[in-house]
Order: sequence, then C-alpha cells, then structure tokens
Amino acid sequence: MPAATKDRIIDTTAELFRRYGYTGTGMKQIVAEAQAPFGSLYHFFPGGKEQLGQETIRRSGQMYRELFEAIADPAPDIVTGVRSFFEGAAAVLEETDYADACPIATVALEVASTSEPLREATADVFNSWIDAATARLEAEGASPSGAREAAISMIASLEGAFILSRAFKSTEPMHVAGEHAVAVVRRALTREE
Amino acid sequence: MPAATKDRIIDTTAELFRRYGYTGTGMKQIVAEAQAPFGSLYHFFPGGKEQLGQETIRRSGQMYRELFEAIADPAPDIVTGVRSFFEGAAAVLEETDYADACPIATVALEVASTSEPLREATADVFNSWIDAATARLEAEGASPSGAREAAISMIASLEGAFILSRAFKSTEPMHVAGEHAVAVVRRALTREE
DNA sequence: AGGGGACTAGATAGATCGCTCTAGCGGTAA
DNA sequence: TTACCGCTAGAGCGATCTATCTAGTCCCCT
Repeated sequence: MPAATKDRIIDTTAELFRRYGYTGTGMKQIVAEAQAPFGSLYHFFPGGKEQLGQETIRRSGQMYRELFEAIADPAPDIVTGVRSFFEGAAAVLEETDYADACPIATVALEVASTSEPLREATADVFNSWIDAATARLEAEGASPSGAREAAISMIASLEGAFILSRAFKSTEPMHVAGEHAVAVVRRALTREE
Repeated sequence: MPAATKDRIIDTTAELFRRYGYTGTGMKQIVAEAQAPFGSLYHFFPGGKEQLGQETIRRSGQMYRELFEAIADPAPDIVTGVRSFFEGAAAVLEETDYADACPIATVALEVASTSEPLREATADVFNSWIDAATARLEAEGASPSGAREAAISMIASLEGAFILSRAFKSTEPMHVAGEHAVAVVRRALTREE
C-alpha cells in the first residue's frame, strides 16, 4: 500500500517538466494530468511548487543514474555501456516524438538565476552523475583526473545532444554525441598506461 | 536614425531569456527593463510574444555566429580559435555570475513541444552554427562527413557545458568541454590524410 | 463506539499573465 | 494650417497563476 498519490504526482511532474519546463508547468495542470486531487498537492508538498520541483529533480536524477547503472552493469565494458546508453536515449526521443528528453536540463537552465534551492538540486544531481561515471572509469583503469574530465565531457555532450535533437526533431545529434562520448571514454582509458 | 526602440526591446528580451527563459519572461518585464513604452511592443511585434521570441532567437543566433567568426578569423588555426571561444564563454559566465549563458538553449528546450514556429527558429539557428563550423573545418582539410560530425559534437558540448556551468556556478565544465572540443577538431583534421 | 490523523475536495483570494483598446504626441508633407 | 502617420502611453480585459482556506471523507487505533 504505497503512498501512490504522491509518487504519481512526482512522476507526472517529471514528465511535464520535460515537455514544458518548470515555469511552463502549472499546478492545476499537474493534478489534472496525475488525476490527483488538488488538495493533496499542498498536503504532500507544503513548500509549494518549489518543494515539488526539488523533489522531482532529485528523484528524476536518481532514476537516470540507476538507468545508467542498469545499462552499464551488464555491458561487457564501459565503452559499449556508454554507447548503449546514448542509443537508448535516441530511441526514447524518437518514440516520444522528441518530447521526453532529460527533465533536469530544462529546469536547470530556467531556475539557475531565480531559485537557489532548485539550482542546488540540479547541481547535486549532475554531481551524482559525474561521481558515478567517474567511479566507473576509474574502476576500468582511468586516472582520477582523466576520469572526472571524461565524465563531465560525456554528460555535457549528452545534455547538449538533448537540446539539438529536440530542436531538430532528429536523432542525429544524439548519435554523434554518443560516438563522441565513446571516443572520450576510450581516450581516458588508454591514456593511463 | 535607427529604430532604436525595437532593437533595444530585442536586446533586452535576449538578456531576459538567458536568465529566465521564455515562459519565465513577462512582456511587462521586458518593457520595464528596456525602458520602452508598452504600446510599442505590440506596434513592432503585432504577432505578440511568439513573434518577439522568434526575432530574438534569430538575432541572438546570428550574433553568436558572428562572435564565433570574429574569434576564429584572426586565430592562427581553428584549434586555437575553438579554444579561445570556449575560454571566452567561460570568462563571460564568470563575469556575470553565471547568468549570461546561451539564450537559445533555454528557449529551445522550453518551446520544442509547445510552439512550432519557435522550435523552427531554434533549429535554424543551430543549423547555421553547424554549417558555419563545418565549412571552417572542411576548409582546413577535414572530410565533409567528419567536419559535420565534429561541428555537431562541438556545439553539443558547448550547450551542455552551459547547463553544467550554470548549475554548478563553476567554469570547470566549460573548460573541460573546450579541451574536448579541441580534441574533436584535431581528430577531424588528422583523420583526413 | 468514537476520536484523530491522513488525505480528499474544490471554492476562492490576490497577483500576474498576454493582449487589446483608445487617446494623444510629434514630425512631415500637402 | 491641416491632415496624416509612426510611435508613445497606459488603463484595463479575461484568463490563468500559485497558494490558502474550510469542510468533509476515510480508516486505523484504542
């Protein structure tokens, strides 16, 4: 017996953030889409939209990190893991008519100058991604500084590719970014010998 | 005798877009910031916010392309040109307390699913950047397909680095992305021999 | 049985949204 | 002068925004 309503609100919010961003998503719109009662919104999130946004960001960030692990774990090596991750992102984009991109990026750009708590939430999420990717690269033999730089570069490429793919309604940028990320990983691994 | 008011409105809109995004920027806020009369807004932009947004996107895109050319032209080669461009972007971010990032990226993510005219404007801008960078790479010896992929990869890295740098309030991602863009350019130039 | 807390339900406040409208200003041309 | 037109000026419309508020429902626990 889960607190299904709260989860449903967060999941719906994440999906709306991906399509319309933070300021573009309304509270009424959220409860309508989530088929949740309006009163529950401020019951579960007394801090209002900012709190809902923060929890949505952190949860989405965690889900993406787990998704990355889930793809990277069974992969024979990190190179093919990274390639699969980017290919998967491209496939999702295509399936959803380029609507379901990363929910963090849009919000991160919007709120960086308006809400310090939300900005910190996006920073924490990106940091956790960088740490996760760095750890994996180090485990496969990259130097600490090389691993971190490669991780940052990969994530920047991923997010930038989301922007371009969404604007073009094309998976080309995501495929190109994926190959670029693969090259970055290879370089980080081989430079340490 | 320029139509100074119209230009001032567009410039102000571009700056507000960078900080607050498309939906986060209000029409009243624009005229207040631009010190322009409200009536002039709908005189110059009878198409309303969507028209103003479109003109702002296209003009900002053109300015950024010209900025890239202005940095790349006097550079001894494209590698140092690219490096200078990323270093310049990092410096601007730091100077403005990470507020003045790319005005296109934020809007592109926000409007891709809500306004086809605006989405097309962002796509046109990104395309013009890709074409400009591709031409330069080809001129220095890269293969056509290699040049295009490198251009896409560079721009994706740039935009992704804007997101991360803004979220972290740090220039580290921009510097890392710059070095990786340099590596991408080098690879595109040397692979064609 | 009954008390209490978690949750639902929605009307509504107060502000702000994009936009329209009319009125008037100032310079140019007939 | 008079007529015209590009532009200024801002009041105000209907809609929508976030958030608050009261009332009511449900179910567990004693």
